[in-house]
Amino acid sequence: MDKIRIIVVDDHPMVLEGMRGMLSQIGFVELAGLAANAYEAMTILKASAADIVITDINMPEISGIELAAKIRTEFPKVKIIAMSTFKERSYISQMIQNGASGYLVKSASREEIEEAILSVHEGKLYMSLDVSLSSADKQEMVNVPMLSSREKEVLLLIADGMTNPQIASKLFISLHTVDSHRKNLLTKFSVNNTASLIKQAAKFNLI
Amino acid sequence: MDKIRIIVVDDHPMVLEGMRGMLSQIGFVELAGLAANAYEAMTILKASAADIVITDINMPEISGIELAAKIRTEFPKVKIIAMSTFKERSYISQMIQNGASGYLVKSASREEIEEAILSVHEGKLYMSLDVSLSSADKQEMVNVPMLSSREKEVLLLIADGMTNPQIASKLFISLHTVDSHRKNLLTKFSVNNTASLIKQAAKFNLI
DNA sequence: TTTCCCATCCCCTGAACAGGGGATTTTGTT
DNA sequence: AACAAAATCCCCTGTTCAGGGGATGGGAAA
Repeated sequence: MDKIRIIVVDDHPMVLEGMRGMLSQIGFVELAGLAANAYEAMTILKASAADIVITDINMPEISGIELAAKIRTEFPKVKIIAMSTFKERSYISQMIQNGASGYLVKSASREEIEEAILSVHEGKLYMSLDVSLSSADKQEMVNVPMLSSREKEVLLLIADGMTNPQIASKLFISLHTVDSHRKNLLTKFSVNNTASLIKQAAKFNLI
Repeated sequence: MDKIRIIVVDDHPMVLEGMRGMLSQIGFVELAGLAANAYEAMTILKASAADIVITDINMPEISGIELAAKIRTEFPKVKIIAMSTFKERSYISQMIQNGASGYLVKSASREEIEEAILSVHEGKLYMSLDVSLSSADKQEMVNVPMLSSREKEVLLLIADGMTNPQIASKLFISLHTVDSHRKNLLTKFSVNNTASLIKQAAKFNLI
């Protein structure tokens, strides 16, 4: 079997160095290049073939989301694995919409990175199942309320500073309806006012 | 000159591997050990001498803050460098209170890590000056309003869901005074209501 | 068909908030 | 002493919010 050629993109030297070290321990992987930003990544891709690009989601100037879109356009055969911290996982759906085939949290072990690479190389979708979550992070996952799509929509608009009448006007619904959603949000988050609601929503990375 | 013996503590394998790679490139550094948590770190410290411990601030079970306090108590000669992401920098003052002599952001280059190690080893305080901030992070630093201590206090209480009368009662001041602080907060954050205020405060990691 | 969830809509009420106006006192610095 | 910032306090007003109560209709799943 040919080795899987991989490019890693991250603006943190420490992460690049760590990935270099980890990938060097995987026998079926050949490191095609390390890139500190999207420009370098595209340059490496043009100069030498790669099978998989592992890229951070949040980067200065051109984000991982934009990079994924570019790669999908110019190198449709190249597979993409997105990487982020647990706190930043809410962007993963955008990465997938822009062509990513896998997702890894930065706390992933070498074994999980291996598994992700193999799965994605075989054409499967790989989603990180991180077992090293801190108890605080675990608690967060348990406590995040399930919101309907309308509730999410109203939550975002409240967080943007819009009043009930403004939201009603924007969504072409009654003021009473907005108020109902707002009350449901307060109940679901178990809070008594908007301040607490927004604080919790921010804590859960919903806004 | 003797080599500086260093232990690195972080629950992310990728970061540990990255630090191993970077430290191996620094001639005056000897890696005394890698630890995935505070327990391992203390075990390594007891088994072999180290000059500096570089530890992540946020870790499961026993945080970097607690670890720093333990190290200061049991190994007062060992210097501590705290590490965090840019978003988590608000905890650095606690690390320093618990004995840390230096602070590095995780986006630091190998050169800056070198400099931090040398400074701290010479007994100086080292604070990371990260030049690779994303433009979004830079904008955040520029836009964070200067709050008085009372304003900060009131902000936290508002974010906790307390009403003006409740805050007034808690702080032994007039309802009008609380309202004044609240209005000043709205002005300083350039927002029109509490929802926006809390969202911004969360964005700036003030709550 | 029944049940459940979601979206929509309404009522009443008092508390809370935000926009505007103003003031005095205290504290810290030069 | 002079000055500026912070803390404290007050007024008026209308809007908004939150707590409580209720309803109907549509769509999906069992």
